[in-house]
Amino acid sequence: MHKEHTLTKNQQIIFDLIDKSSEPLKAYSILFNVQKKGIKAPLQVYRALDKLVEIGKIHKIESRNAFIACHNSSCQVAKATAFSICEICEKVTEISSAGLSKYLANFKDKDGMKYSKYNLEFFGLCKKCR
Amino acid sequence: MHKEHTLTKNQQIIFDLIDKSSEPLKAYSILFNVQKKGIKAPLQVYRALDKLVEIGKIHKIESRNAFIACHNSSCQVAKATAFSICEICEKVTEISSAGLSKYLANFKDKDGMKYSKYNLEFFGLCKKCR
DNA sequence: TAACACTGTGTAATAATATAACATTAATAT
DNA sequence: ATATTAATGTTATATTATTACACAGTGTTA
Repeated sequence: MHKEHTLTKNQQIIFDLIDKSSEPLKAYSILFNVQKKGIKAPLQVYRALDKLVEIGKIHKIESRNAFIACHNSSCQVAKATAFSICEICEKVTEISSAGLSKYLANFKDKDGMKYSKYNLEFFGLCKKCR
Repeated sequence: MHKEHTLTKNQQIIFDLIDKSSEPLKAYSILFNVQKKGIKAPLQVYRALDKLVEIGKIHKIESRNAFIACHNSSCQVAKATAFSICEICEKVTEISSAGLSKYLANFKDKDGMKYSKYNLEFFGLCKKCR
């Protein structure tokens, strides 16, 4: 469950845009879309994105340099994320699997190290594209 | 096991550099380092990197925009990768765990979809930095 | 051998992604 | 109220990656 954060004006504008979107949005596409609301510079966008990622409202899809709203209400740790990505239509879906997150959170490497933060991106073809 | 590929001159120069490195290398750092060998332009580097990734000789660390040689000789699928990344010293280690790769290769999402390609990046502190 | 496809190269220009530096303002805490 | 922290606005710049075009090598095949 997300801790409640009161978003600032810029954060809210940018979160709303990402949240409404059916696909991950890139920073400069966001910038273009919010210029009419007074957000003029890349840095304003990146600062809001950084904060939104930090508080777990959005996630960055690293392989795509794009941002998606978190729709995983059972997400305990904002930084333990898993996605599936369609290599044709680029549809991205956040995976919420208790089994998967449990497995990864408990995974130990050769040195016995555990990691509470991770990012997993699966690639394949979605239903429609198969 | 990697299929054998005869690397071209540029690919070999760039692979050697990455392979010798103890840390992931960024494209423009590679460019700087191979300029004395006649590779002058970013595109020459990116083309070699693309090919090396494609044939599984190197992997891209997506969260860092950096490239590391594959040291996972049991790697069946070049595109099923897992790494641990130290958030302090930025040390990156490729994880070779039969259990993990089996678990992920067999993972099914809600729609019953399986994914043979994935990229997993774990974040935490390495032994030295704890 | 010529025609073709395929892969790689070289070069210049530019696009796309992200941060540094600095001045200012708003919000929060004691 | 004032010190502190977080957010903003703005300009400039750094970093990462691709487009476009000309050409060279290799192998196939017709």
